[in-house]
Parts: sequence; structure tokens; C-alpha cells
Amino acid sequence: MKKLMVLDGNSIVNRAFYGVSQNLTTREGQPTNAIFGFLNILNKLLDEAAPDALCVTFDRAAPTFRHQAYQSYKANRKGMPDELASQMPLLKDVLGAMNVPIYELDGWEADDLLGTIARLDEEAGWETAIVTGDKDALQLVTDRTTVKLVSTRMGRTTTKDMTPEAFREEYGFEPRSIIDLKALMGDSSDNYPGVKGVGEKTAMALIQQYHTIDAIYAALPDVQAKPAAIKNLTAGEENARLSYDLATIRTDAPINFKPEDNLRQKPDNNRLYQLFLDLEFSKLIDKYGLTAPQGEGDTAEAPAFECTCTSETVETRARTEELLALWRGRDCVDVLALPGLDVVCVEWQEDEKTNSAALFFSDKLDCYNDFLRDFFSDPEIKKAVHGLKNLCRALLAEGITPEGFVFDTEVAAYLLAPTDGSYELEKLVLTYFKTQADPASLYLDDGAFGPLSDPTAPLAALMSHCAWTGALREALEKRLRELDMWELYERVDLPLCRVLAEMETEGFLIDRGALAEFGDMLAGRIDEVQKTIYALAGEDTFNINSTQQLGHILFDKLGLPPVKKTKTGYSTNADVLEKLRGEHPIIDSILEYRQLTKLKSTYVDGLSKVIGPDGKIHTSFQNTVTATGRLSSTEPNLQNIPVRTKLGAELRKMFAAPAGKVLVDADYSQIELRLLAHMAGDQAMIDGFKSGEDIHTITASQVFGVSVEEVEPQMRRSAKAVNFGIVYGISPFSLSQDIGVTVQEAKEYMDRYFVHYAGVRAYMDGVVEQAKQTGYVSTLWRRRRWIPEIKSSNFNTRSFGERVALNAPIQGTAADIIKLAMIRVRNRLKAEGLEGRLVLQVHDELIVECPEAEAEAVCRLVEEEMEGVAALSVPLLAETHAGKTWAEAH
DNA sequence: AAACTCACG
DNA sequence: ACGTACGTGAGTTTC
Repeated sequence: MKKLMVLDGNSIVNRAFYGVSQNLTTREGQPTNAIFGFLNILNKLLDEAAPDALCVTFDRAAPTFRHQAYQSYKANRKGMPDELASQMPLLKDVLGAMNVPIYELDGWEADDLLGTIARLDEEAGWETAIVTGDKDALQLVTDRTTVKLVSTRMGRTTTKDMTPEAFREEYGFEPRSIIDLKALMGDSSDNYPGVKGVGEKTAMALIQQYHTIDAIYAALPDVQAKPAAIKNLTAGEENARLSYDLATIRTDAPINFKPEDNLRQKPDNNRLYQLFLDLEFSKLIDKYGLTAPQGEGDTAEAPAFECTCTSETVETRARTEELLALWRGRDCVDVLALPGLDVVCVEWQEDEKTNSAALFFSDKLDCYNDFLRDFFSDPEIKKAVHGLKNLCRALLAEGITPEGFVFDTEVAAYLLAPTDGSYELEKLVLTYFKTQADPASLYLDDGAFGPLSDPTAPLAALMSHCAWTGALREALEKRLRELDMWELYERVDLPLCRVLAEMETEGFLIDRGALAEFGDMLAGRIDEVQKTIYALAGEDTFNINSTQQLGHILFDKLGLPPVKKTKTGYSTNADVLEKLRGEHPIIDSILEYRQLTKLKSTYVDGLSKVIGPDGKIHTSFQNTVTATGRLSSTEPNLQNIPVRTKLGAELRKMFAAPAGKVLVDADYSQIELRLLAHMAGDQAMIDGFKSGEDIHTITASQVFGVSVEEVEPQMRRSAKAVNFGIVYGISPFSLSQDIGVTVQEAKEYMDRYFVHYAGVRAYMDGVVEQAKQTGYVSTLWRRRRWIPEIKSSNFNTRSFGERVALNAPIQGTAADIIKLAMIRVRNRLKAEGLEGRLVLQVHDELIVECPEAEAEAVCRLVEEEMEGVAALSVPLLAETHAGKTWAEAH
């Protein structure tokens, strides 16, 4: 039997809209999350159910024919938010391009069309699968019609197949009686009342027994129910009858429908390709196997940067010398080098119009290595690349000093859109030129340029990407200048690439033996604690690492009171366990177990795995990842090495200087609060910092109205929490959770805080307002973060936007400052001929490894450069220490 | 792949 | 009434 799947378009798109919380928009700001979510749900369903035919229905009802009788119907139902409404025509376009039939009819709701389609389907001898999130549709379930009930729980969509059997199992009556059920209990989202005072429980019990409202009212007043319910039923008969009509889905919509008209078809490649380009769904283009439109007619959208390269493969020394000389005279050449530097492609402008490209193969050219050095370390040859930091690292590995790099398209794109997450060349070409570039895999795949391969295709792809680098360079530079971000780019993020590559190459020495010893000690203790836990639990068959199994033991078996729930069960995190301390001795053991296993697996085992042959750890600093402008550190992450607990801090003793050298550690004191004082221009806070007294103590004395000497440790702790909270855009509730007071008290602290730091309150209001007006916030160096969330109609999303607006300028300015400091420190170490080298940055901390004899000079140098980055209304303070290990120097 | 937990600033 | 702090990365379990 043939099978048709029909989607309740409005229901699904609503689920998609609220389910895809991720803030998806195009570069122009058109929201696309509902379309994206809809297509994901659709794809999943098609994979699972494999129907022969497919169609979608939409509402066009206001007010509905079916519901005319009921005046206030939907009167108080809110209209679609604009962000969703604007996606509807686009979604219909996409479905059109996918050749999926759409059914909609003036005055009819989507579910009436579903009902009609299901009926016509059955009459034609087909099976139907209705996809909706609306339980009303369950009345349509028959032997031939199933309802796939879509629900989005916590951002994940799941579908449940409702056959007559499944329905009876769950409800205990026939599908048709769902109408009677709804007639009694009503439906708040569809705004029909049901019987007042009768809710889901009473209604379920009644329908399970009597099946229909007719039967119930026929039996009145002798139905089996509480006296109150009987009274309600009697009083509510009119509403029940009315609601029955409203809940009944019609199956007689006048539509022209034949199941075979909906057989699945291939999408219209060109139309869908263009739509996905506009929506910036590059992944879906691949997934649907769409290709760029061929032939005339579709070239109007093609970019102004068509690759008109003439290419040559250079194989003689004479020619390389000629080219190097030629390039020295250019404003900029665009370069694409393979990761191993086996092939380098260069593109430049010649005779105004002609673009040319040259390629070098290591095995064809004896002087290739000379070329690499001459080309990449010549400051006179101005080069643009995509991914400068990694190229610098490759060059440094070959002993080549990178010089003359004037542009990195990756970093530029990051500065323009720091929340985008990834900046592959193909993706940038798509967003900036709405064009699908060749896949990079053509030249990056192993063997693409191997001895046996035909390099034609990889060469062409390589050259086109090189050309795209140039096109992007022009577009990105223009945009950076428009946004007044050029200086930030040229002076901070671009030059930092080489500094980061140098730091990664240098690495951080670690004591492998001591680390292993520490690991053995941990293993022993873990073993003991594990035994204790199993003994206290009375069983040893569960996995302590599994939150599910642990939750079962704690809350089901031992009967401890659950504190918090997660979407999958009981929460067992440290906060929860902390609250349960004292309830049962097992809690302490679990907390200890957690601490020990964390140290062992993440740090001892994790770090051991990545120690290089030189005994050093070479992290990767990511400079295009964070939304605020900070760096991050991966493989391994050296920015989260423990320090807060005594045992964890042991690890910092393993990070050491080699013989004859020391580590100089320098960190900014209270940089974010100092920036808040400066940016808010709050005189009270500025004076506080200028006084040199501890800022949290000062804040406590002001908030609690006592002298500085009278501040108790608890008062200082609270003041500190408020200070930090302010930077994050705190709420009284979260503050109360953090410092363990009532919400009311937390609110009082904040109120008093804002009385004394009135400038901070004004600044916070202003920055949120500015974000609402302009859609972005910026740092002192004009680093920008776009905040589309701030205009959201969703309370949580909008609140998040407001907190981000408060935090990003401060966290981001701190990031600007330490990046500048890194460049200054690096350059001055070089200029003064010192051997000291930067090895690590941890957001407000820099670590330099240097000979013992340089220790004092380096301390002074680092302190001067860090403090001298900017003259603000509060001093920037950096504290430095030298030591043999990180623990000692910090 | 997602959820949970936990390490850092 | 909502639901509850900003920014990260990694290991483990579970589906």
C-alpha cells in the first residue's frame, strides 16, 4: 500500500521556531532558525518513514469557518512574532523549490485540511501519516491513518507514532473520543473553554468510562464522579457542546486533492540552490547534493571577481627570482600554501586586469626551499593569506621567520562576525559573495598532489581559492574600515597571529616523571574512595561516573531528597551534592571521587598524552573562536589548569622552567573591575582604585555602611560576589544563590551597590540601550559584538542579550588590552636582545620563560609593557613573580 | 551527537 | 510569570 506523509506546516514550523534556540540569521539579519529546524525535522521524518508521497498544509484562517460560532475564539491568542512571520514566505519558497505540494485554503485551518486529506487518501486506498504537534489531530487516527506526534523537549525533537493500538494504550479509549475529552477539559492554546472546573484528570476518567459526552450527559446525574464534578458538568453543558464542535476536525474542505499528485519529486536544483545560498545554508547544499546553476541566465548573481587567472608552474631558479622581484613592487599578493608547504600558490595583479597564479612543487624545483625563505621572510613582499597563525607555525617549523604579512581573511572575518564560529574560505565565499566555491578537500586530501595523481583538478581548486582570498581581502578590508575596526585589526589581531605561532612553537616544559607519579598517587586514592562509595551504597555494580546510575543510587535507593532535576533525570552536580552534605556520608566520598578522577583523566592522563618529544606541551591558541575577543586554548587547554584547590594546584608544580631558566608570571590585578570603573566613569569606584585599598573591602564598607577597618570577611565575600555579578549582568536571584542569602537580601545589596556606584548603573542602562538601538556593543578598541538576541520577543533570549551587552564590552576590552600587551612584550624582548620568550596567556596572565640572569629585567619589562598599554582613569596594575615552576611564580 | 560535569578567567 | 551570571574546552556516559 502506498503511503503519504502530510505535515501540519504551522504546527511544525512553530515547534522549529521555539526549538531551535540557536540564533540563526543571515548576514543581513533575516532570521532562519524556523526554516532550518523545519527542514531538519522533515529530513529526519523522510529518512525514518520513507513515504511515497509528501505534502504540507498551512493555516489561512482568521477567523475560521469552523469556529465562527464562537466569537472570542483566538481573540486573545497572540499573533506570530515577527521573527517567525518573516520566515513563512521563505519556507513556502523552499518547499516550492523542493517540489513539495502545499495546501492552504482561505477560511480553513491546517488541521481541517489534514483531516480532509486523510479521508481522501483512505478513499483512494492509501495509507496516511499525519505529522503534527497538536494532539487534537489524534481524533483522525484509524487503521490506515497514523499520527506522528512531534514534541520538542529541551531543544530536541522526538516523534511518537500514534496508531490505534498505541492510542488506546495511552488513553484507554478510542481515538475518536479525543474530541469528547477536549470538549470537557478545553484547550487553552486553542482557547476553547471546556467545562469549567473539569481538568485533564477528571475528563480522562469520565471518557475512559463513558467514551462520549452524549453518554455522560445521558447518564447525569448518576455518573460516577465527585459531587463537585457533577455540579460542574451540569452547569457546563453548553460549553461542552460548543467545545465539542470546536475540537472536531472537519474532513470536508473543498480542496482538489489526489494522493498521486503528491508523489515525491526531485527538488528544482537551481531554485533551491539559490534559496539555500540566500539563506546561507551551506551544509544543506551539500546534503541535498545541489550544484551551482550551469549555463547562461544564472550568472547575474556571479561575483565581480571571476577567476581569470593564467597559471604557470615555475620550475627554474631564474623565474622565481624574476617573480620575487616583481612581487616586491606590488601592494599585495594573495597566497595559498598547503599545510605542509609542499605547494604554494600566489596570485597578483598585473597590467591592471590580468590575474596570474604560480605554483611550486618541492620535488620539481631544487631551489624550492630558498624560495620559501625568500618569499615568506621578505617584509617587502606584502602577502595576504587565509589562516595566518597556522601558516606562521608551519614556517617557524622550517626555520623561516614570517615577515610581510598584511592580511588574514580568517581573522578579518572573525572580527566582523565574532559569533559565527567558523570561517572556512568556502563559507566566507558563500556569505560574502553568495557563491559556492570548490571544496577545499580537492587540494587538501592526501594524495591530491601525490606522485601518481593528476593535479589538474586540485590545481584549479587551489588557484580559485587563492583568487577568492584576494576577493575577500578587498571586501573585508572595506567593511573593517567602514566599521572603524581597521586599527584594531592592523594593530592587534593581525600582528598577534605571529606572536601566537611563536608561543605555540616554543611550548611549555612539563615534568613528565612528576606528573606520572602524581597520577599513580591519584589512582591509589581513587581506588580507595571507590571502595568506600560501593560499601556505603551497599552495591558495587554501578558506574559512579554515570550521573544516571549515581542518581538512582542516591535518590531512589538511599532516599536522599532530590535538589534539582535535569532534562534527563536527577541533577548530581557539585552544587547539589554540597547541599546534601551531612545527609549521608557517601556524599563526601563522591565529591572526593569526582575531584580525583577529574584530576586524573583530564589533567594527568590528558596532558601526558600531548607531551611532545621535546618534553614540552604545545597548545594551540584559537584566535577566531570567542564571541568577546578572548583567546582560547586547545589540545590541550592550558587555560584551565587547576589552581583553586590545594590538590589541583599541585599540577602547577609540574609546569617548570628548564635548567638555568625561570618562569616569570605576570597578571593584571582586577582588570575587569578597573575597566568597569573607567568605562562607566564612576568616580566613587575610580577613587576606590586610586586609593590602592582592596576594592572588595571598599565596596563592602560602602554597601554595608561601615568603615574599611570594620569590614568582616563575610561582608567582603558578599561584596566580591556583587562586584563579579555586576560584570556578568547578574539578577538578585543568582546572587542570592551564589552567596547563600535570600533573594530579598541580595536585592538590597544590589540596590545599595547602585546607590554608591551610581555611575555604574547609568553605564549599564546606557549600554543596553545602545545595543537595542544599534544591534551591537563595542570595546574601547572598537571590537564589536553583534547582539541580535536583544531584540528577541522571547523573554529569556532577550534577557541573555542584555547580559551579553553588559559583559562583552568589559571582557572584550580586557582581551584587547592583554593582546596589545603580548605584542609589546614580544617585540621588546626581541628589541632588547633578551632570550626570554612568551609561553602562555591565561586571559589576564602572561608567562615568560627566560634565563635566570634575565629574571629581573624581564619582570620589569613585562610589568611596564602590560601596565603601559593604555592610560585610563584608573591605573592598570600588573603583578610579576619569578620562580622555577608555575606554582612558584604565580 | 548530546548531555552532564567540572576545570579555568 | 517567566528562569535565573559572562566567556571557554575536555572527559565520560548514553542514545
